[in-house]
Amino acid sequence: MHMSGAHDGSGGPTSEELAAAGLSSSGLGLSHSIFGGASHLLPHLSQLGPPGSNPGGPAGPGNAMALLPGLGLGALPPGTSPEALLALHNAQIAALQAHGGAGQMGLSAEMLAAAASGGFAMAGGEHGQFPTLGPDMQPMGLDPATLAAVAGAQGGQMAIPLDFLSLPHLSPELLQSIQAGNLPFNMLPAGYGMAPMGSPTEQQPTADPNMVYKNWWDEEDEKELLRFVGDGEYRRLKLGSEELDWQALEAHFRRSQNALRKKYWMLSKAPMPGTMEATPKQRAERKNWTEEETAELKRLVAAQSGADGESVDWEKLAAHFGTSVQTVKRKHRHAQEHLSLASGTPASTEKGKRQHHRKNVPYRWMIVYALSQLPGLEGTALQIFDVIEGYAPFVDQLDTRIMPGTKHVPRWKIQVRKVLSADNIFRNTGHKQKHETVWQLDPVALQETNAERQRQRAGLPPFQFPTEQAEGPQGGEGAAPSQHLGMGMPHSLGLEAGQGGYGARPAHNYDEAARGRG
DNA sequence: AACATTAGTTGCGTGTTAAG
DNA sequence: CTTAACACGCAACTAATGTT
Repeated sequence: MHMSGAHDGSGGPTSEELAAAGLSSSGLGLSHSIFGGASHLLPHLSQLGPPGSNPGGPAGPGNAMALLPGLGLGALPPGTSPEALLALHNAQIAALQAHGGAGQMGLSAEMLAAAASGGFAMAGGEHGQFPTLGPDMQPMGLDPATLAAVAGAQGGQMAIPLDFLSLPHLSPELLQSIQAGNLPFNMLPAGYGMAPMGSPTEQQPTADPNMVYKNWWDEEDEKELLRFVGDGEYRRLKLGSEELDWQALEAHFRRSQNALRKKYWMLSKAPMPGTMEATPKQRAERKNWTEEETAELKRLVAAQSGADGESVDWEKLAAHFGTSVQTVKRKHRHAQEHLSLASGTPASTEKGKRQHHRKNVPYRWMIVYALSQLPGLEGTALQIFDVIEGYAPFVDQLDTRIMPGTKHVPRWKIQVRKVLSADNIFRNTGHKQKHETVWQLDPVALQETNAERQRQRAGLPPFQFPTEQAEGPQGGEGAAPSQHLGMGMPHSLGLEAGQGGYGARPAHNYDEAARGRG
């Protein structure tokens, strides 16, 4: 695992390999480091390699080697270094991008390839047998296109045509949009990218859309509802009668009368339906409940409800505490729940100190893994949950306690959502799948963040991405310190949580080497 | 070594939106 | 009306890192 010598050995890429890659070795280092970082977090993952994998390199050369046949770049001698493998992977990327004319477009080629693959997660086998994107294997950090190509060539069924970008179903507009970095997810042809493994709808991607949106109103639905209620002529046209028949509407909208009436009521009281977004309510100042306030709240509620049954004057309480009625009610409920919880586990509540349930594997990493398993590096929170839950090494890392205020939502799911929105390596695509935001892993941001962090730690100047001039086979090799940082470093991603948790942080040889600290 | 600062992670509070 | 859940922002906490 130690990486004090990124070049320890086994010889870096040959001149030919680097030339083929068209990249400097510093560039290699970056790619290489994307996922190399957390290998120490998941030591068990190294066991997931194929039966014949080379156990020699903790950073995963064995697994990478297993992928080599798919590269189509010729057999490499055993013991080929990860750097050399990286060069080959990047050669593949370069080939893809050059072919697709998409050199500057960031994710798109990879996404398309991934989408075309219908899932590049697994190469050559069953789930659990050989995850090509395992956190302990560099290939996981490589471009999905490469992985997909590798997987396809190896397993047969997932080959990514290098000329995918010229496939007829991709319109010029679509390509242009993609190249601009805006992957129009909902424009992808049916069957591409949106039916990840475990998705309940995967077998019927073109199922009745009404079923999909049964509980979620879209603009069309809302407009139509308003029209039904307000326009007798329209009702006669559609339903055969001018009568406002909610039951008929019930069938039409596939929603209960109650829901329809309520929806209409809400729509009708909205300021300017259809023309302008309702101005969002200003968020109230966040209130931090002190213990005293919480105790007082409980006391007041107990006093009121004790005095005359159930008539708690919540409005009065809300005014008293300067919150909304809803908030004061919820706070009271939480306080009660906390009380009953605490009584069950007396040792768990110490001086009101917040308890931390730090995990060995940060949620960020789990999400990265999950998204890397989903077609196009994108998915909804629900899909991410599925992948995480389906991945055994993560399961016992999850904080499964139920989130207060919910009945059965575990905390880890809440945290995952928060990380998704807070971390800029996860991009909100702005699209929704059902009612869920579609999130996308941004490998570029990930890469930049990661590389920059490493450089900062090493006190090095900002990294310059290699340009076309960076083809000198030995140019960066041995000269640029960046490659020393980038290659095979187990400290990428900012996933520094120690293997044994924060209390048992393992020695970080890389850090020490990079900082020159002893 | 002690203290201060910074960065990353997790907990909490709350607005919003949906259905029951 | 209540309940449940999503989504997000901020606070709190911890460890790493920098400074004295």
